[in-house]
Amino acid sequence: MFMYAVNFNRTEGRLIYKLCEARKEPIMRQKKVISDAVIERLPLYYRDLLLLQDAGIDIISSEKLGERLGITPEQIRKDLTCFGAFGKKGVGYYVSELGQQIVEIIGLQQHWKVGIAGIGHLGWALANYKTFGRLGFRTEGLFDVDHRIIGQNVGGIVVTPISEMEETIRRAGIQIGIITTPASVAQQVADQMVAGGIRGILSFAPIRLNLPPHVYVFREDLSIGLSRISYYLTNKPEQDE
Amino acid sequence: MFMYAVNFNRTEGRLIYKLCEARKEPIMRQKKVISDAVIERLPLYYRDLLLLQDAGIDIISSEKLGERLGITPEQIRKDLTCFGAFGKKGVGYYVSELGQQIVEIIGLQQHWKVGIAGIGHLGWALANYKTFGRLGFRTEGLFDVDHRIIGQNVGGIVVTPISEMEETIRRAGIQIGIITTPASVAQQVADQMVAGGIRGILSFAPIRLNLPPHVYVFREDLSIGLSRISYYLTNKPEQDE
DNA sequence: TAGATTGTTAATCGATTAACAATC
DNA sequence: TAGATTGTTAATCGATTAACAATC
Repeated sequence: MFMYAVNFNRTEGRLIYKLCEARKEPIMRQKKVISDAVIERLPLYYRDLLLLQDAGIDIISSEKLGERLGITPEQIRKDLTCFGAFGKKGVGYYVSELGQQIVEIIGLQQHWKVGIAGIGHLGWALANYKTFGRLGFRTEGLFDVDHRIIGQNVGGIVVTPISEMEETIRRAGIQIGIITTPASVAQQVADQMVAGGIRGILSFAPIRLNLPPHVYVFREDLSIGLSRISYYLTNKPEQDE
Repeated sequence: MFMYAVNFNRTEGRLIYKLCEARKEPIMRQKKVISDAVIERLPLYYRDLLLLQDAGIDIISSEKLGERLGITPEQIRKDLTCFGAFGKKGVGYYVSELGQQIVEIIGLQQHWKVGIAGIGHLGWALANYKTFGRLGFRTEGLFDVDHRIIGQNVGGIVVTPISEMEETIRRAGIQIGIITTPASVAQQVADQMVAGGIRGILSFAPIRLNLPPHVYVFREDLSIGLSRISYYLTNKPEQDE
């Protein structure tokens, strides 16, 4: 029987990973926390598997996959075994099978309905972002306060007044919210999203959102990347390195 | 005398941090690697310090700053001591002084010149992104292949044909490149940027760029955030938690 | 069978947390 | 001085790397 330590993920909350042993015991729900580092690598694996599939490649080893992605093969194998044993010893991983497994781990087999609040250029860009669609995210609501934007058709969706957002989210069953509004209104917008029933939010506003614990918030901070580059260029290694 | 272990940062390369002791020894260049985790938190501290400054607050403790940011005070103090001792025991940190210190650590006292390749909505959004300007990043070049976009004025900059990018980068002394092109041309665009003299690239293309080791590349992957949310919503904790 | 590659356990490395002496 | 808060060292925790037995 497997046993996993009960851990707590400080930053992002707790998860439950269900482990049902093959032998016929009553189904056990064992708590197992997968680290964020692992979760963030899964989409990378998945995207590359899609590319491999397009290229007609059926089998890939952790060695080769790691080479393509700049990740060590050990890391890949370790990550995957958090969720099961998907490979074949001496052979490698079946590309389409592994892809399907990752889809189910991440939960992409369902098509998530996404609403975007704040249809400036960033919101506009995200509404048309191809990779989202490829991963199964469907934009089903666009919201803004600006009457010059309201009513416009963006990628097949008409922009709705943000005053109607809560109602629209509820009616359309939108599950994930993206916030691309100014920071000053982000909290208010997030509150309305939650009121409409949303439980997962991706926010581009550079501000900490205060939301009930059952809502999962992930902040995407575009200025960190540039700051990092500034740091590395400023503190670059010496020539003789 | 301080001594630091010589470490190597696997993922991002090595850095040199200069430690010059107060006592009059020949200036030592001691290798010290600051982890990415620390570097990513610095801009958060800095941005909040700016807000505090705007609010007329002169002094802040690690305790209070941590509360505002959702980071433990110990973490903040530890991060800062990677670079020096900026606080006053029994008092806290002087907001503007600490801000200035962080500016110098990140290297934001200079105004970095930024060029953006691929002026779709994302590139457009970034070209007008206020936070970049506030941190001292100046957009000085916009490049695209589409003749419907070339010649347009975006936030005061005229979009230039990408065929002229290398020359423009060199002439204008652009130091940082942002890539918001389709993945299929990202490598080519990156190569041209490097040929023009750029040594730091922020790429939004979901592809691994192959560049000489002296170029620092940071990939911003917008679809990871949504995938994480999908994972957490799929594997959410049970009700009774 | 021999070679290849996984899955898993153990070792290492690094980052965060805790504790507390120093000192404003 | 007493209270507060930093800077630093030690303890803990967690993630990555290494090694290798299992097995295709």
